[in-house]
Amino acid sequence: MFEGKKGTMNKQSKTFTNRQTVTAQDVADKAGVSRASVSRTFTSNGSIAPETREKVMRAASELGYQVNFLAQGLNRKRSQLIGVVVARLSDPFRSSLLESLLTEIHEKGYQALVTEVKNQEQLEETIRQFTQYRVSGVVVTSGQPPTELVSECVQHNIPVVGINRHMDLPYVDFVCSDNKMGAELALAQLLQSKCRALGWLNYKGSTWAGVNRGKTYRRLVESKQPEFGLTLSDLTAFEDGYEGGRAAAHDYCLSLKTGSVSKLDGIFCANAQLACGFLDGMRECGFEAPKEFHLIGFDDTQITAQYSYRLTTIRQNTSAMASQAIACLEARGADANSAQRIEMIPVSLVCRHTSPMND
Amino acid sequence: MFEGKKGTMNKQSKTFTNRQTVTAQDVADKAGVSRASVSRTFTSNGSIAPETREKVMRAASELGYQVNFLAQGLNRKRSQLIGVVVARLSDPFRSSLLESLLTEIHEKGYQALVTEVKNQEQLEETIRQFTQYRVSGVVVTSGQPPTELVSECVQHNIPVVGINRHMDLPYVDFVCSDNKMGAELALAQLLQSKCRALGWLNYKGSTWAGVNRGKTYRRLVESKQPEFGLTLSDLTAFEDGYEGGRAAAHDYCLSLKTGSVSKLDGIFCANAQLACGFLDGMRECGFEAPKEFHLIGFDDTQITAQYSYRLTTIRQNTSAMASQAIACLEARGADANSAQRIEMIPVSLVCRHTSPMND
DNA sequence: TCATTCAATGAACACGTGTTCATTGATTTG
DNA sequence: CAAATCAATGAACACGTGTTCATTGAATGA
Repeated sequence: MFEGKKGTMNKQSKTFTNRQTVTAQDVADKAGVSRASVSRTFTSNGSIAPETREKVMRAASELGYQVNFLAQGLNRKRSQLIGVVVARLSDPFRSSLLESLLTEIHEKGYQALVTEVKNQEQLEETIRQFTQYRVSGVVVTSGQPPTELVSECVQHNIPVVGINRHMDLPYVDFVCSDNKMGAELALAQLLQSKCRALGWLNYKGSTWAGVNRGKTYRRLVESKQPEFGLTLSDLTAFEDGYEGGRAAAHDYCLSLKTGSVSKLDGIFCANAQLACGFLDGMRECGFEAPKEFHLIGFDDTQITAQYSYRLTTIRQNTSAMASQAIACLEARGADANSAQRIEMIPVSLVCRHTSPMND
Repeated sequence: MFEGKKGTMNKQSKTFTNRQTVTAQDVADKAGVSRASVSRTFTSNGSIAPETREKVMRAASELGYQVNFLAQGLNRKRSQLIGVVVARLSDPFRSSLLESLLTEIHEKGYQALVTEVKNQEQLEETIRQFTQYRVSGVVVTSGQPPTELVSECVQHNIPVVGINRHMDLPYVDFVCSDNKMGAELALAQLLQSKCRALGWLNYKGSTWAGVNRGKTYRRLVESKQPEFGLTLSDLTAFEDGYEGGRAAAHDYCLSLKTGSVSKLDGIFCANAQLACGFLDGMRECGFEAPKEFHLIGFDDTQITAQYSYRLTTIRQNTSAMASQAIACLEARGADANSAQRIEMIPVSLVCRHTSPMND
């Protein structure tokens, strides 16, 4: 009797002083079972009688019990967090990719630890902090992580996947839009529109994806050269994004006037931002697409669909990329030694005004 | 001798089997001090002799020791995580705000737990998961968290701050762009341009911020009405974002033709996406700004600066908003009972082509 | 010289969970 | 009916850290 009362007192005083933390032990007490049974109820790991589970569930919901993820992660040596490295969210494609990643991550029951990196050393610090939170995986959408750091992750048994970004390390998986397919779609469209004097526009300090797209496109054009008599000129932007594309257009028009380059009739851009800038820059110089040249961009962001641009683009399937990326992480989490996966995600051509559909 | 060898064996076998986890105890062993001293070295909490600290630091760096944040958080009952609720990152303003938040969060030594919410129940689940990770604070940039959920956070001693979003709950702080100042700047600009027939464009199911901007603007216009003889008409978009604005323009032009409305000469939009859409919609109908009407938007996103739009806008200072938001969280984390803070962040007018600067 | 103060240190506890291991009781098999 | 299997359960340990508390030794004051 006395002990019972004392217990009650303790219980009450406890619920008063730190009401914020109701632990599995409290649930166990209330349900009249052991704490282990509570744990089993929520992890569905061991075996447990249905009626016991029922009792526990009722007690838990009455007390408002929630599992402490920190304790859970500490015990399991792994949290339900996934680290995501992003950069330059001002690029609509980047934020769109992030959006797809967040959706996928939550759907699979994880939480996203998002970091924006501006330079190399930040990236190192970031990944190190990811490991300190014992993340279940790391998605790199930007930046080039140093080799030793990534292998440190591998040693810690943390899966790493790169999106549109090749890291040639064993055990590091890789999800990428099919740039070859993109090049084929773009070239087919331009050829069908009778374009022969082709141009490729990219930022000078472009990402791996941009460089790869350029290489792939050039290779393809050269293979078709004999058949169609093509030329391919490089247009270089010295700044990234919209303003870079616009300036490149100005440069190009100037060169046209001085006659140092010949006129191009089909231009392919490494990304949508560059393409929109280029389109506007050409307008400022009095050239309009598709009348005077055809223009195709990469990334199908919202802005490309807008009336003032209506850009023909190669559309990347961000949700497919996101879902493949998380699938890679889970697969490698299950078997760290599985073969390196390289997932090519199909792209599609979206025909709009700057290079319209031919009949 | 035998024991020593056995100890070494254990050590080695340990470093081999789970090399991934080097704990504070390992550092302590190597440095010849107690584990408590290692903890003190890294928390700078208790007092410790400089030479001891030095020894520990050396051992730690040689072993590559890193604090386990999960264990740390479990012990401190609080992690270094900050939960961020976002939505619709396809809106450039949202992603820009998120970017500023990420920067600020990392600068202050936290990590960001980012969740995108699509509906109300997701929001509930999300915030619940935040509490399970014992976050140091929650930033809500979207959605309207249910009252009881927020007060649950407050009970758990988790600070909550809303950005551009009022939750009239005690202990919940609030950072907001100064909509009154925005209204004043916009109206002054339009008045100076001799606009008298004013319009206000907003999405029908707008956010709190949009509604508030509308109310504030209307109040201001009404107060100036006697002096200038103003009229203010509501234009309603039935869809959000760019397409909503565009459709609203079409509707408006149609009404103009049928004569059911009179012509407006100065239009103010609740956000930049709507404004760009409206501008394009008017173009399609043959009306151009600023020749036939003046147009001002809210949010100064990258797209508004582009050549095809050059939209005059009210610029929100996202980095100031972010830094104030985190400051609120820290202040309330230190003193949970402090008075509710309401931080108004000044905005500024960016004059561009759709309502140019007057001389 | 002795009493006092104080910085520095290590042992021990707490944080809240997952999981192993032995035990128990019921059910099935021969 | 006896033996064997098996699901269900609770006690105990482990995860890696921060922090309190007592102890120690040196430095300071009278």
